[in-house]
Amino acid sequence: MKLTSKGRYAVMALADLARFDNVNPVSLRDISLRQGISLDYLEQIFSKLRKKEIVQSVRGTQGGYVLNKKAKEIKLTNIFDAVDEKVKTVQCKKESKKGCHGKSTKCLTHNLWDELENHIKNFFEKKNLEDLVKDNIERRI
Amino acid sequence: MKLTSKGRYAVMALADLARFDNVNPVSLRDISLRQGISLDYLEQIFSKLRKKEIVQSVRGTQGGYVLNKKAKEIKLTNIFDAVDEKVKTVQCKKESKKGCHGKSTKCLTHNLWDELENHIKNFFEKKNLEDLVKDNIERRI
DNA sequence: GTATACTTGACTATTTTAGTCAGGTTTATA
DNA sequence: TATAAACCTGACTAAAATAGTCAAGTATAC
Ligand code: FES
Ligand code: FES
Repeated sequence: MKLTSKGRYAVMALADLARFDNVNPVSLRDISLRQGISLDYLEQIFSKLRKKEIVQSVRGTQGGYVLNKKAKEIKLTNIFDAVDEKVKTVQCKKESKKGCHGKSTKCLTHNLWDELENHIKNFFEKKNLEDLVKDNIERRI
Repeated sequence: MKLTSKGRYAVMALADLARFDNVNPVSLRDISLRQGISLDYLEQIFSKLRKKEIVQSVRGTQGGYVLNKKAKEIKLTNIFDAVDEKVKTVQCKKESKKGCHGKSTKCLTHNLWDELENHIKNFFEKKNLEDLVKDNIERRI
C-alpha cells in the first residue's frame, strides 16, 4: 500500500500555497521550483483542485492560484477527493451484496479491510492544511 | 493508496487456514477453491510465509500447510512483512537526512506522511489472526 | 508406483503511474 | 498594442508495478 505522487504532490503544493498565500496569488512556476515538481504535472493537479473549488485561479501576468477557503477548512479528505487519490482496501464493491470474485457472500477478510479503510480515512478527516502549516512553522523548516 | 492482492490474499488464505486448521494440514488446493485464488499464485505466497515461519509445510499426499504459531500470535504486521506488502507513504528515505528529490532538507509534508504511516502500521500491529476468525464466527459467514 | 501436494524460478500480459508534449487563452504591464 | 507571464486542456507515452501463468521439478502417503 502506498501513496501516489498525485496525492502527495497535491498536498505538498497546497502546503506551499498556504504558506505563501497572503495578498498575491502564487504561480505554479514558483511552486514547481520550490517543491521540485514538474510544472506540467502541477497544472493537471491544479486543474482538478480548481474544479473542486479548493483553489481559485487568477489569469494573466502576475496571476497564479489562491486558496478558496481558509486553510483550516481544507481537510486532507477534500484534497484527496479532488485529485482522485482513492483509498481502496476492499476488492469487492462495497454497496453490492456480492463478495470478492462475484461470490454471493462477502469474503472472510471483508470486514477487516473495511475497518482499515475507515481507520485511514479517519486520519485524512482529522488533518487540515492549517495543521500542516503550523507544524512547519514550529519546526522552522 | 490501495492494498495489493498479494497482501490481501495472504491474509485471506491464512484466515481460511486458521479456520480449518485442526489436526490435518490444509492443502493450497482447498484454499484456492474456497477463496477463489489462483493455485499458482498461492504457492508463491505460501513459499514466503513458510520462509518467515508463519506456516509449516507438510509434503506428500494429505499434505498441506499448518500454522506455525497460535493464531493470536500472528499479527497482520507479520503477515505483511512476510509477503513484502509495504506501507510506503514518504517518498524519501526515512533514515537519510535528505528530503524528497535529494534535497538537503525534508519537505513540507514529510512529517505528515510519517504520521500517516505510523497510523496505518498501528492498525496492523493491533490486529491478529484470531481476531479475524472470531469476527467471522460471530457473524457466521 | 502413482497420485497428491509442496517447491522453485522464470516468464508475461495488463494496468497504473508519473509524467511529457503541443497547442491553446487570458491579462498585466511596458 | 505588443509581449510575456501564467493559466488551461487534451492527448500521448515510457516505465514500473501488479497479478498472475507456466514449466519442471521433489517428497511422501497409500
Ligand atoms: S473484500 Fe469485500 S468480499 Fe472480499
Ligand atoms: S516525504 Fe520525506 S522529504 Fe518529502
